[in-house]
Amino acid sequence: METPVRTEAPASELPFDVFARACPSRETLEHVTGRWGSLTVGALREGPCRFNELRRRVEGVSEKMLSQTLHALERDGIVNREAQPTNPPRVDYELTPLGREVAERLIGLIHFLEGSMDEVLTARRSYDATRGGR
Amino acid sequence: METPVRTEAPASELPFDVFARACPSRETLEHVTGRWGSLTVGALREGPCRFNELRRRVEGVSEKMLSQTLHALERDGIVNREAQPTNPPRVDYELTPLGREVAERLIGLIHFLEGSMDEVLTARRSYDATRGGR
DNA sequence: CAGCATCCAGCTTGATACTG
DNA sequence: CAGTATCAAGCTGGATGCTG
Repeated sequence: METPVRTEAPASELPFDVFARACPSRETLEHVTGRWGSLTVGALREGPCRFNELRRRVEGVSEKMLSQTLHALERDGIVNREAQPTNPPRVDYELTPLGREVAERLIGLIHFLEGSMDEVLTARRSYDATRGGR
Repeated sequence: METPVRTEAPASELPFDVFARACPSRETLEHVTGRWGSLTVGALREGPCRFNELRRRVEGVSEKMLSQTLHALERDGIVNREAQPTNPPRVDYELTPLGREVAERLIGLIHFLEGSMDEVLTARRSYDATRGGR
């Protein structure tokens, strides 16, 4: 059998391949890029942040979703949770070194998209015009 | 001029801010980073691809979801669809120049995560041990 | 403040069947 | 091959109420 295309290995020789169904890296990618994951990581990139301030930074996120998102990110070692036993309680979330690297890459994508929105919006209009609003 | 915190603007002076609830850039970010969006863009980075081959590259995606994902990406100007009126029909999908830039940033994140999975898995074990499997 | 538990509407997703 | 249409099921996520 011949393999016509793709001479070079796609994901190098790493044991983890996000394109494979059962690879755990896919879960982590989803945590990081998920609806609230990417925004949470992006928001934390600006510095440590308390729970409710984080909620304000990420507009539209509910308590439940933020909590869930933070747990997943903490479990994956992207975010560090630091609780102080004061009263009222104060909990700070911050990126781990790993998280910071993820955040840099993510924010690069985010800023690129923000800067490309004119192009995107133009493409949308064009698409919608062709398809007649379908 | 001295600003105590956050001297540099977070998202510069662009009119689009993904952290804002109603910003269209958030939609595009979701299309690109969504469950199937990121994998589809990542798969197309390897070159133009037909529908069913794409399905094979992105393990686990259903016909419907791939179709839906491709439509959203096409509408946003990330993916280009090229249909040939042959029989049987042949349709090739490829990244637009915009899509290629997105793909580069996305693949950077993906490869970084794939290469960090040992660290992630270790963090998970540690987290689960602390929380007693909760 | 910083969350967790519960309820439930509705959107997302996957199977299945069908079309050009 | 390259999809679209339809339907059931399940997960997502918001609202609410409660705890420490």
